[in-house]
Amino acid sequence: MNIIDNKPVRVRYAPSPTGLPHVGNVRTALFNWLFARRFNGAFVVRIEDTDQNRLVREAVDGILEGLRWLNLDWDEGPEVGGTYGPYMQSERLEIYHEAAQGLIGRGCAYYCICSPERLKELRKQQAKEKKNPGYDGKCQNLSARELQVYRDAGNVPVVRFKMVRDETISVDDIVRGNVEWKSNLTDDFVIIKSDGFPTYHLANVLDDHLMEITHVLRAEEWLSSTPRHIALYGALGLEPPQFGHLPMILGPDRSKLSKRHGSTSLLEYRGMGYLPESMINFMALLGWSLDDRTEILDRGALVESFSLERVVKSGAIFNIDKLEWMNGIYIRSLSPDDLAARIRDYWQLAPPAEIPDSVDMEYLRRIAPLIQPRLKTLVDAAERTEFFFKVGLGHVPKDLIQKGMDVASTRRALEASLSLINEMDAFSTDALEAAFEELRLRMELSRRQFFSLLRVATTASRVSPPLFETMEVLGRGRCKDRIGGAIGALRD
RNA sequence: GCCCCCAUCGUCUAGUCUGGCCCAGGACGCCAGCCUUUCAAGCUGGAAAUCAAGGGUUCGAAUCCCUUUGGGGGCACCA
Repeated sequence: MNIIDNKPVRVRYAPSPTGLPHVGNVRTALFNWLFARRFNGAFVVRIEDTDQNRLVREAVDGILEGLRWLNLDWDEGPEVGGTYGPYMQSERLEIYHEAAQGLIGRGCAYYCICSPERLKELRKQQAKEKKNPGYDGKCQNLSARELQVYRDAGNVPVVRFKMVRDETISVDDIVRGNVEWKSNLTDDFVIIKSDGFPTYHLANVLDDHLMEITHVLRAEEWLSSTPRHIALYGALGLEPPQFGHLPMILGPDRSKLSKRHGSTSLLEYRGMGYLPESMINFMALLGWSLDDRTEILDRGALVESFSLERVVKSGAIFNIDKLEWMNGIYIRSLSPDDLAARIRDYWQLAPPAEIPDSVDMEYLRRIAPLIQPRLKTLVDAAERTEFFFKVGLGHVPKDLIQKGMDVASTRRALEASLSLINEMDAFSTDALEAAFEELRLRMELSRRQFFSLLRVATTASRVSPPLFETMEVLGRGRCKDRIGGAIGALRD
């Protein structure tokens, strides 16, 4: 095991199961994973399901599905277990309660019976007086009797952490350097809610310690709650982990990436035909770079070269154009067989209307190299290959007849092509090219005229992969049928 | 309002710690050309940043210091 600061690296991805995994969260997961793999550490997944109101049942499945899709394997967490479990915070309630009791016992926390109404009123008042919003500490002096009355009425008090006073709290952030806060600016925050669940602050701090997390790498939005966490570690008598606050991913308007900016869920990108390889590479470059020129880094290269020192401080706009370009690069780097498999899997996930339900894999494998340089996403595969699978092409005479040609000359060319195909020996790209070039010369047609005609006749489209390669893959039978069909279309 | 963070081409970034090799490099996108039977891909070239602004320090500053401005994040019994 690689050792940093004499401790084996342990990092965690701690999502809250409130919906589909968001690309911002996933980028955080990626950096944690990269850091763990780079230093032979452990990557832990912990589900922070402490908010019963926002909890979405299927969310955990989506989160894990996203990680699996990207092939970000976790060493401990849901499904795989581990020695620091359970990894669902809802199953760790006693731990939080015990810690809260300890804090209360030592005078570092107290019960609070203030109603939501009073809290709301308090904030309103503070806003009016232009004072900092925050709890005023009223229940610090709550008597045992008052508490008992409150409880006897069937209420459950919350527990608040008694924030330290008159101190400067500082953190030496791995990416931001030294950051300081005056402790008095932070109020006495809730650590146990009235439903018995802990708030993020308590659960997160406790679990990071209990799970021996060495580096907390999270988004910058958490920076301002860090003094609370440091104070909690202090009151609990625990050594805080190292913090690294990662730059955020922004929408085009530079605000936090959110739904109104378009697709924000990782799985949506799978649906849009992006490869996991491109997502990883692209997300890694959102806030991190290797040097002044390297753009394409596969997971192996990333693991080898990732470092927190090279994480930038400023937020990054999610630039889908670059992702699309990169996806094209990765698509082209696939072996034809692999590409065919990806396309098939994608079609299974999102069946396109224009493609038959089951396609012959052998055929698709031969088609794959023809469309490979033409794909930006897997979505494009359907329209690019549609004509390979169609049975009746439905030729449009107007598309068949090329500039400078008429119905008669077009028919002559097609009929000559048909007999040529019948007579040919090998039906290969080279043979086709040689034979058709010879025929073209004999018929005194330009390349553009003759080959465009043939293209439309065999594919029913003005746009296709290279003609003779396409014809070879289509095969003699299909080519004959289609040219025959084109001749028929001219008759009507 | 208060606290904190950030600031290099439209975007992602290199360079900032350890001033000079930077009148700022790469990539995406954009434009043009080449290749070409179509569309792509590929190749070549181009436009694009007074290094947020102002003031210092210095022989010399994107890089060090100060001020200002702009942007973002946070201020819940949400995470």
